[in-house]
Amino acid sequence: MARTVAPVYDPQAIEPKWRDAWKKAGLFRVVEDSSKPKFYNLVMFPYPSGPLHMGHFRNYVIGDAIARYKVMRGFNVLNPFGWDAFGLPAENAAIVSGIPPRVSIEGNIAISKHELDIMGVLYGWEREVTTCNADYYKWTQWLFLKFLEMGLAYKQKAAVNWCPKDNTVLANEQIVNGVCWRCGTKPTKKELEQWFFRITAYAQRLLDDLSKLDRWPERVRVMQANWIGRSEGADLEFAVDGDRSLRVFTTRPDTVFGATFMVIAPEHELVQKIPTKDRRRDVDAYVEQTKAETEIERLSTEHEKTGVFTGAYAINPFTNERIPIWVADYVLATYGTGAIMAVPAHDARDFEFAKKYQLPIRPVISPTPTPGATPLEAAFESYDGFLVNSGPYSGLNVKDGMAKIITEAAARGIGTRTVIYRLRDWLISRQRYWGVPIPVVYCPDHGMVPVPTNQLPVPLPDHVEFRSDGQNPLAHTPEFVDTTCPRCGKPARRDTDTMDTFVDSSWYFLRYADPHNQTLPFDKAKVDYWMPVDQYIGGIEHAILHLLYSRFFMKALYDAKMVSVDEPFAALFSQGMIQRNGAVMSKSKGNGVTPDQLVERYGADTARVYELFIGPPELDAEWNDRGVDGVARFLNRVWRLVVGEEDEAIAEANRVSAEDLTRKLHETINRVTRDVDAFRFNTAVSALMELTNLMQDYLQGGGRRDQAWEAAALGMTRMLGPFAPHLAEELWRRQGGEGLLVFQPWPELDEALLHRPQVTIVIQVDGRLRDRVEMPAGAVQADAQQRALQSANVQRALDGRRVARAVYVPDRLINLVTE
RNA sequence: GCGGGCGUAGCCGAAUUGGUACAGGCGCACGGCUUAGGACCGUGUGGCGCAAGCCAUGGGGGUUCGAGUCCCUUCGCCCGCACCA
Repeated sequence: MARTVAPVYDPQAIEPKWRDAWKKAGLFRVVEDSSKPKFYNLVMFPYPSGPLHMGHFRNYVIGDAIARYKVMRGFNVLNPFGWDAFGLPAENAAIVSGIPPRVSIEGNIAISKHELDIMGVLYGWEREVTTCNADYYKWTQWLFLKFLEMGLAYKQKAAVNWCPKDNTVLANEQIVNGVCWRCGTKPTKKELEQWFFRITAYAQRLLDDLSKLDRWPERVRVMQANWIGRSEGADLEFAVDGDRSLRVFTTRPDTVFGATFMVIAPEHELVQKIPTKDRRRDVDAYVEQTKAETEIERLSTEHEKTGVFTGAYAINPFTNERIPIWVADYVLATYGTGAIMAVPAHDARDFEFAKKYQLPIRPVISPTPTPGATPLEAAFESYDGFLVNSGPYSGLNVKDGMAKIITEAAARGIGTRTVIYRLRDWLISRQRYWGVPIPVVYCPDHGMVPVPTNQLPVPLPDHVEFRSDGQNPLAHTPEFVDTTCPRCGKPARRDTDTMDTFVDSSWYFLRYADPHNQTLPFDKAKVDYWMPVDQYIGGIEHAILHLLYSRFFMKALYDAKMVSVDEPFAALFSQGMIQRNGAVMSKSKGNGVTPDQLVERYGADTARVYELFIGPPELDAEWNDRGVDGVARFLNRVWRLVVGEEDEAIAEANRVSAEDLTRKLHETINRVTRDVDAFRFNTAVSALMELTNLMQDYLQGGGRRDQAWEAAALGMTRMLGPFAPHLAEELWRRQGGEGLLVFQPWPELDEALLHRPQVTIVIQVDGRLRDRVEMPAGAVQADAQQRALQSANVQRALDGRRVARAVYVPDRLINLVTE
């Protein structure tokens, strides 16, 4: 074997010095430079929760590898980092411990920074952004005022989701599976005056522009499209007893002749107005009963539909029939108009309800132009059919029927074509302390008055008294609340709500482009140079929330002419989670592996390479302690090969020619380059392992440390740069390299060297592998066929049969097909 | 229920996109080195078979000279969304 007298690979001895060298050299300290292509590399900034484990590190290692790779490829790389530092955990901890959030956050940031540092994960720290610092949230407030000015921020009383545990309201997006996304508590409904951002004004653009995001994961785009939830249909107006009317939204106006009853939500305004005397008591009781149901209970498909008749009737404007109006919990007040025309024959929910309460079911769509004779056993919901029992429209197909019915409704002034969205406006106010104060004041004379931008920031007091009753401490801090009206100077009160932390994270990537700007959130020219983010990396848990909000911000700022692109993230990568002992790594489960443990035992490079090698980066992976050993062996082997001096050829070893070694080097360059560009780090590492194995065979087979060997060693060193940067720097220096490897160019592929003079041709008979022969590359079919026929194996397989034809794939295989 | 994805050695996983199935790692076996080692180094390693060969990418069927890859069908698993009219 290759035995060496060189020093052993000792990561602890080499890693710190290279980290210092990178910092001294200003790696990732960048300015706008039009002479180089830019690359904006970004990992989602974290909430600083203290110690990090290797589950957290997967995206940081990937991000660092990409950033270093792009530097070697000659890009001007912006690679910043920061902290999403506002939010509930620090505040909740403060209530228990008494430690002010700012203090605990700063401590946590220091701890996290240390872990990033010892892993060799480096950023352009001079652009660090911390959302809870006044020099950042001043501009969050500024942008709020901008939105207010643009009509994109408004205050409204609404029935909102209230989390009783967190004592605050939640946005619709923050109700996950019917419970609070943060603490899992069932939210209740509250009528409150709240601030909203008008994200619905951008619903169509947010939907349309998903098609531009061709470098986003398909599933994220699908999730966003579902969330926006566009539905096309029509609004139709039904006359109701007593001079009233009831507006409904339907996606199936073509089925209006089959509308045999109406349903309104328990919260619908008509519920108070239309019930007949004899029904009033039942209706009131029913409404009370539905109030007691939680949102999840009511929204569950398992939930059996209930409802009561109001005693009132509507007129179907197409059939002129009087149809009963019911109140039922399966109709939601918050979608469409809060009322529906029920067409039980063609809607499964209406069908179920009609069956239960014995309401008429009238088929008006049929798979054939003539009505079916037998009663329906289930709703026929297909669009593939013809109108029947539909007066003048009978016989038309669904598409034509729909168009004509809408036209008639419009002509009669009782309906219009409509598009609605499931997306709601973004509720941004939170009744909590640790967030950005909403910069408005309330004056007895002038009402709500925005704080002038030259008076920003509205500072968040560092010291407040936390209350055991869960009320917002800001509301009980007179120094904060009591102020003067910016317009008249008389005493006024500040708004004591703070902003959802997703507001902070909706624009931090813009601040990185110009982090120290004292006069604006950012300079347009600088943002125009860097944006969009070329590669965004982060967890799938933000598929809707953060990514949708940021897209909305970008479009709003585009409309405000503050930026020149309207999509923030050109490419998105969502890494899988790391599990250990069958569960996602987490502090609470106690199954985490920390950087400190790994760095101490193996060094940062082994930890980094293992994280990349563990599996396809987009999939969840199981942490295997023995797998780490395997990577450590690999890096040790590289070290011995490159740094070692004496080698013993092994008598029985396979000989590897210099040409083979050189070809393998270039094959590896080809593969690793392709793999890194495609985020296939696991196979990139495999390719480097293969090259290492062949380099070892070369020496063991009697090869010298000649030119071919040195080229392979240097190529290996450069390619290790993004993955095992400390080791790579050390090897680079020990091979006589000048300067820092991190600034060296990525190795260049020489396509000509990929060419093999000899190739193995696979010989098949009737598609079955029978033999293989070595031939010169580029052989013509006749030669290959002749060689194939000379094979004894082939003759045995043919067994006297005649070859009818042959399929030849040059340099790969020949398939002899018998009759 | 709807939408998206996945199923390959004992385990994690490769496969140039229709052309040698299983690269690389783990594990395992044997050997070397060692006072010793669960350290380190090397060799081997899909199953059956003495061999020729046969079988093998969840199951079944199809297209093709040729299928892990394409089509149909079926089973299982994961992830979204879920009474959105």
